[in-house]
Amino acid sequence: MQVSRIKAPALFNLSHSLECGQVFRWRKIGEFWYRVLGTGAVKLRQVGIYLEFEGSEGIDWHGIIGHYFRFDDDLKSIVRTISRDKFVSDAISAYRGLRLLRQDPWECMLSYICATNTNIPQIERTIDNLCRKFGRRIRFDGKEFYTFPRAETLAKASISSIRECKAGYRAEFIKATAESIVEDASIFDQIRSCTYEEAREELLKFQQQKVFKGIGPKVADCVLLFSLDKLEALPIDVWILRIIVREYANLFNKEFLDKIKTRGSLTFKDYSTVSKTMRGYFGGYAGYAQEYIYNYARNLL
DNA sequence: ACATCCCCTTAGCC
DNA sequence: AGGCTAAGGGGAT
Repeated sequence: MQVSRIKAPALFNLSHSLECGQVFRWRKIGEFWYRVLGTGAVKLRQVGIYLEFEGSEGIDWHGIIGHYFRFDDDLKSIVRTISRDKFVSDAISAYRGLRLLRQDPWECMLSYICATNTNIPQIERTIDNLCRKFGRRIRFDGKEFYTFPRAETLAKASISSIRECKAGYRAEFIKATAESIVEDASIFDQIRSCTYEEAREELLKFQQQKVFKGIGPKVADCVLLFSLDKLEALPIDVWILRIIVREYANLFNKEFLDKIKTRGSLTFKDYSTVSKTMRGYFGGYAGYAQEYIYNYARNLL
């Protein structure tokens, strides 16, 4: 094992990218960030314009890291197109260099199924329990890590054993989703090649057929944005909704605004309306705008 | 102590 | 068809 380094693009901030709530399971130990990526573990830190890293043997970390951190995104140009007002511009300045990640779709999907109707510490605990119980242990840099469980493993697991990971009623959604993925592992490649609208339909169509249980509009948007290259996807959770109502009220008519304000959450149809409006406003990189705003709002408001 | 509310939503019922 | 409500668990109040 030896230290390598990769030149990061001009606009890149490792901590902002890992701490913005889009991904789970990164561990900061000392100056380094650690995580299992695929079948191996890696540690990295940012030093000036370089990203220093060491990883498990026999893996092309150079390629994986550039791909994972979306170094192929022209962030400078993206930021320019989404800077539509002072609020988002301030958010972008506050989190300069925040990049979306290109996560593994299976892990991303399962993680966000675990993330419904709960809080972040709880989500992390459940995912960690699943990995410890159903993943493979890896030793790296004198520390223990676990791989994310394979779909085959969770498809075979009993609902009660998944429930023991503190997954609650989500246990049956996890098993059902795992079974669907085992049945058709090419589904993610198919979805990736679709347009955003087609891809979203595809994920939610499965929902109607009771295949991908636990995936509604919000989780679908998370999976599309964080793992399937649909950068116009704009996941709307309670926080984003609060910010939209507060900072972007002028984009909606009064009756609609009053309706969603009093309810505090969105119906399926209202979600689509808000989502479409915000996508129209921010454009094809609306997902990047969402991530900056989300972070800004959670930490500063 | 103890109850109650809150939390990065969705499925299922009516 | 669209709106309401329950769902698990832990921490804060």
